[in-house]
Amino acid sequence: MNCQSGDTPEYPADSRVDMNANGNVDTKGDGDEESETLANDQSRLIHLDPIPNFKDKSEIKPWLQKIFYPQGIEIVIERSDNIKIVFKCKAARRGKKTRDKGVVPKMETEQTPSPGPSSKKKRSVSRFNTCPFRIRATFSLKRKKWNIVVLNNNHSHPLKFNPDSDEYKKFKAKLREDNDWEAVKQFDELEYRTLSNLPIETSVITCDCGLTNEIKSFNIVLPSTRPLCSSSSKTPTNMELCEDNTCTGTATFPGTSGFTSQLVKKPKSKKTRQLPHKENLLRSTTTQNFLAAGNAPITTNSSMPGFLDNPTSTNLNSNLNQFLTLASSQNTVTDLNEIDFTNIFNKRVHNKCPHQHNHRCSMPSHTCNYKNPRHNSSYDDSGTSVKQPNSSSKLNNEINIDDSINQYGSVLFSPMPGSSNLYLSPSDEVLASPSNHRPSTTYGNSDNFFDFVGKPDLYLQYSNDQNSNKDTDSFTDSTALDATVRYSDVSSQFHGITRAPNPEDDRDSRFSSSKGLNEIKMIDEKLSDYSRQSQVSQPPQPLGPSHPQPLSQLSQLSQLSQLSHLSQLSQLSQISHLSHLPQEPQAPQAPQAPQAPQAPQEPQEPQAPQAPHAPQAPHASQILQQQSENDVLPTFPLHGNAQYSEQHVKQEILSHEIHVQEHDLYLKDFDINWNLQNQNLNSMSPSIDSTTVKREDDNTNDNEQNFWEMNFENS
Amino acid sequence: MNCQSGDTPEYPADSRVDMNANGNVDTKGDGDEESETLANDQSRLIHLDPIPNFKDKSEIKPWLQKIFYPQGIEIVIERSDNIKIVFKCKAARRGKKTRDKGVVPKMETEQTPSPGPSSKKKRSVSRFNTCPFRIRATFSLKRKKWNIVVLNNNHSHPLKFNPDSDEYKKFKAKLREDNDWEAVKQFDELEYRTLSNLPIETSVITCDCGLTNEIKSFNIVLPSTRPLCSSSSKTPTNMELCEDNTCTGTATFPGTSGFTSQLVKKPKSKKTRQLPHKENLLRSTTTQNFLAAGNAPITTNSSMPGFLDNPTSTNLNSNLNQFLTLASSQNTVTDLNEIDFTNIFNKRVHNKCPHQHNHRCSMPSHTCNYKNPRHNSSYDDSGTSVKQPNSSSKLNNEINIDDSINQYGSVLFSPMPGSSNLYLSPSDEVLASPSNHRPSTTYGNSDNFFDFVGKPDLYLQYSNDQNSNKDTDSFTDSTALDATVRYSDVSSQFHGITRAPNPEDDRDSRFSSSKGLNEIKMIDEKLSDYSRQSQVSQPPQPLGPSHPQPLSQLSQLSQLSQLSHLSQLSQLSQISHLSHLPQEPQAPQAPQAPQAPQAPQEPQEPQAPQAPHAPQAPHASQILQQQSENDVLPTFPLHGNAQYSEQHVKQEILSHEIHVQEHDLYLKDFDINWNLQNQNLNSMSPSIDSTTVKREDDNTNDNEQNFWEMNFENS
DNA sequence: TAATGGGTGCACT
DNA sequence: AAGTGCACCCATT
Ligand SMILES: [Zn+2]
Ligand SMILES: [Zn+2]
Repeated sequence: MNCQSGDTPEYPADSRVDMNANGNVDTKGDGDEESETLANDQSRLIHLDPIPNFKDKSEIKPWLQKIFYPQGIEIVIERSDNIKIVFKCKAARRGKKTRDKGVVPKMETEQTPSPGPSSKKKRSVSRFNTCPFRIRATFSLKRKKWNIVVLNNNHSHPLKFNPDSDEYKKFKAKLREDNDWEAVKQFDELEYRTLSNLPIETSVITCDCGLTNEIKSFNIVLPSTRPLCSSSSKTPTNMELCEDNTCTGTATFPGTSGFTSQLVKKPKSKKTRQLPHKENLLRSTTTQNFLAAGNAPITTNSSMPGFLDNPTSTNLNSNLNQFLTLASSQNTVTDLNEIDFTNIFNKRVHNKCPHQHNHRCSMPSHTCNYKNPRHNSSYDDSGTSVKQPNSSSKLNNEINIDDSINQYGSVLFSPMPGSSNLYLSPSDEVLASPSNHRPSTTYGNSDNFFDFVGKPDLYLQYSNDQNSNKDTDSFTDSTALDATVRYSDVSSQFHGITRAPNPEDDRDSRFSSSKGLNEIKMIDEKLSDYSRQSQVSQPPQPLGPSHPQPLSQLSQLSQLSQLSHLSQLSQLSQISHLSHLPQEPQAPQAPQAPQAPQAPQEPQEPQAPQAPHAPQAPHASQILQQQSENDVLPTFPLHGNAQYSEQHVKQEILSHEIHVQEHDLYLKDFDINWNLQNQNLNSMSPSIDSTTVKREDDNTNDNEQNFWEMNFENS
Repeated sequence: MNCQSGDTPEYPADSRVDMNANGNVDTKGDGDEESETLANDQSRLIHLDPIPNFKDKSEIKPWLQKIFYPQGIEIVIERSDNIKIVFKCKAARRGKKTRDKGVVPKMETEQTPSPGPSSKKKRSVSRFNTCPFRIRATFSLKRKKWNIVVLNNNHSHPLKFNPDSDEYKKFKAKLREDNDWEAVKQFDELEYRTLSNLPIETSVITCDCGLTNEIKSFNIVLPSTRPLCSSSSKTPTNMELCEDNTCTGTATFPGTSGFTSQLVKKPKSKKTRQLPHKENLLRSTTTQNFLAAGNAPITTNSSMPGFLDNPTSTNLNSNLNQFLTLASSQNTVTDLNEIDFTNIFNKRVHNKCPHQHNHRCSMPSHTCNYKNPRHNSSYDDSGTSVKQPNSSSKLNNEINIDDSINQYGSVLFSPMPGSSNLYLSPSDEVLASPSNHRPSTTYGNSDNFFDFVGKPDLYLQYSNDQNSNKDTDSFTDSTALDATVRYSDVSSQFHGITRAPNPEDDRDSRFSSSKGLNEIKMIDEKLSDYSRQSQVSQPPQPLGPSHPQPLSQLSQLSQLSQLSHLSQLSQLSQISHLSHLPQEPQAPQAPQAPQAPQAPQEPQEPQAPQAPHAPQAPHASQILQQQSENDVLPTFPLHGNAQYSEQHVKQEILSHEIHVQEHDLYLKDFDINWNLQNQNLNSMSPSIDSTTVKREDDNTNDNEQNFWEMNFENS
């Protein structure tokens, strides 16, 4: 049963139901319960399969974190016992915006539609965390196996990947403890891309090997065109089979950066960007949200069954970027129902799928990275295809925003194959999902966006850079890889930052890349498809409340450098040397992990990071060409032990804009650096603190240095 | 500052405020802030002092449990860290009545009076546990001492002492581990009295030694008559002083049994009781609540400042009954603001109070039972008397009942000295307290009452008794010591009871008491005051929805015995041999604690337990005379490992009434048995499983036997 | 800072 | 299945 729905249809005849009714239902396989599936998208149960044989209950959460962290979902345990674990989204930090009187933390008034017994009991105890998303892991005593089901694939909040969270650090540390270096590397790159505002694609993998039997409620609407998987009817009864049937799909991570390429502001002309006056910036951007910024978060909305199947089957043998490429090929789909996690952590990514099914798998990997990946799935997926009703794209423009009840506009995508990702700002409207507890997953102009979007480290790094005025407009066509980071209200004062400035610590502009194209061919090849898709299928611009006017690199950086020397902003330069904004004054002196100073692999020229460029999507090779010619690399903020409060920094640095040019060379440098850092990590010894490569020509900036320090000092 | 109120007055000019205004405010001492105190009973802060120097955070909860368990309050930790613990009432078991559709668990609709910022943030996260009662223990870094403050001395639920709760068992076990045998003995007697439906008085101790300095908000309304404490101005700066200044007061425990004597149904004539027909019983009692039953719980309502000071200062040197006597002398007050816990666990109870203050202390004991009772209180209580405003009694009849929002009628008492306790059924109305979160503490016809009131073991024990038809009406005048236990809806089927009947297990009627008056003089003396108060100040009858017609012992027991032999009620006889009604079929076979068969100290004649008598308050000596003449003791239910569901039993055994005659001989037997059981316990060895006294003439019933087994097998 | 107040992860029940 | 006990944490003043 791939696409059965557990509940009776409860929808009124809204457009979504109509869309389902009009959807092209794929009834191949056992498509015998499609009516229920289409009519009801509530209480959808997405069974994940294959599930590794967890030896301990504690193994489940890290396994799920591997899957959902790249999706921008930070899971926590809601409830657990020996035979069951229920996960949910981690609650947003409450103290910061609770202060705002306008942000009433969603009183339960809307949760009491009818006090009668028919009203479904609300789930969330907290009145702040109302996300209905749940993952339930239950241990089957019969099969002696854990089953994992996504209960409600909706979110009431934007999704964002926050590498600064403590939970993620613990997760990362556990990966190192478990010597799961593949995952560590992948997440390192994810962090790298995230902090560098590089695009992070959502993982949409087209293989559904071994999972179809487990799908109980799977109302994913898939067009019946272009089956994603080749027919190799392997039964996923063992791990070897599962590891072999690694079908290639676009690993599209719907993390925050996942929408960067679509959310970046794209001026029509590369020269139209102007440097606004400082006061203009302050005025124009103070009240803006960060939807249009580089790392705008993405939310999933599984109540909208319209999505695209991924027609691209690029085989990515690179473990480094295996889940980061081919992002927006035809669909930067963020609905988890569409996302197949199967091969995220597979070392080998093949382009073959053992199934005939014409759907997109939503199943996570069967722990190919796990040390004991025994697959005991006794199900046979023959004749169990996921129902794939097509959905009309007319609903994609409908986003329902209700901030009073903490609702966000839905991000919807065109379900048509070949169509580009349709991004809609939260100002648009969509029908609210009549799902169990919440309307459809949406996103909006939440301040939580700043947690990822307006990473202040980047700004601060720039602000202290004196050599940033070169090759300013050379990347004006790299829109798809651009990330616009805007700041506003820089006049706000820093408070709580007590570290004294360190003038001798002058490792500021150190970005350069002496590598040529001969070393970045692989990355170019991987990114070419992404860039091509960005060009072919132009994602619409976000319709957010405001679009930042990106600063030209020269004027912006001059302004920033000017600011960095202002006495009133002396704290900024202080912070720029620390690569962190400590939330607590004593935090920087006592980081959680001791930082062994290590040099990154690639020497960087002491230049300023790249200023914003014209945010238009160029071809990847073009970008690479430009990058290699310019040898200018943007900095990336430190993420390892950042203790600062993004909320603080947001208030401080608002009204400034930094248009960060993404650079493909990052990926190569990252890869080389990572491999060098981990050249003796693939041995099972997780402790290489004193054996990492220390380069003599270390002139990278603090952020990058700290990146490597933070990531490899403990591994 | 004894009686200062922290917040500004927020009351509208309701009757309660009027009552405060009309109250006879005791301004002796430092009565300088009485206006605020009277006008505002919200956010009252009752500082407990002296507080022992807890060596560990874990010592605080047991210390508070010692205080609040006898009050019928089971505290749990709501939140804690290294420097703070917040306690609250344990949530009521939700699974049993949550099923009932009518019992909507109090939607938050009434908690959102105004979404504006002025509305106080509601406290309880759970929608089931809405009791505003809080105790906050904070560690003062300055003073290096823990402070304990009662934040909101209101309860949204009835108070009941439940010796069957697991938490209490753990608490009891910890007392044994700590060799706190004084407390163990006291709680043993508390359990004994509770399970025997003996009156359990609330602990109203008249000493306020050392606590007045800590009282921040103390709007206790006390009449200025009869100061409870003699003037011995000891400063509680050390433990020895605190142990010495043990003032005697009436330890009036507002536990469930504490109100038994007031809540018992009292027919005007001892012969007017009739045995209703079975069908009549079914019809008449099905919809009745158990307010009129023996162990009707009591709730506190500190929003109603009217209460009485305790004029009796009987010195009770008996450690056994030191907190169980002199209960309803003039006030069976359940407001915790009136209760002085100082001497509850003091080994020596004196009748002297070191203070001149004309108030009732609300302070708990300074851990005189603790092993490290170092008292570092640096406060001097001179000139810091608790404000004692008098309140008029006109509001005592006002009980607000709103079952739709889980509100209970308030139990109010006459604040006038010499007046008896005024009990009002929940059908009456009282003004809802405009306190912070909840209306005033009330109680009502909650099914939780059955947890203590209608202990089914008693019924079942009786039902299997064949010799119960003797001395039926001999105790008709012992109303004050009677406890009426009613059951209804006996036609409901048992389900889940799978234990087979055991005809050989015929230890049924074994109640007798061969002790004469010569051995019960002390108990008689102790109880005489209680009975006298019951006679002098006749508590009004409960005005509940219905009053059970108590069955005569003969007819009732005959009916019960008849029922026990009915084939359709064969399960009853089965259960009657088990002394428990297992909620789960497998529960009886695996009790939590193994029961070593031990004989109680006092041999009991194999007679039926006492049937209901005329529930009129006799003098204690009269009752004792009758009891000694009849040598009939009522059974008491097993409490140790009762695994049955009271809700089930309630549904099963409803429409029957058992009027349980309290017997003072219990206390003596308890004492003797306890001393025998603990004769080698006072040594520091807490494990005497194989050394307890086993009597040859063991013919006690299962309940009593289990009582001793349960209490001493593990100690 | 110390004190206070509260959200929430998560396992126990 | 879910309420909740409890601690870890953060926030404000
Ligand atoms: Zn979520
Ligand atoms: Zn309470």
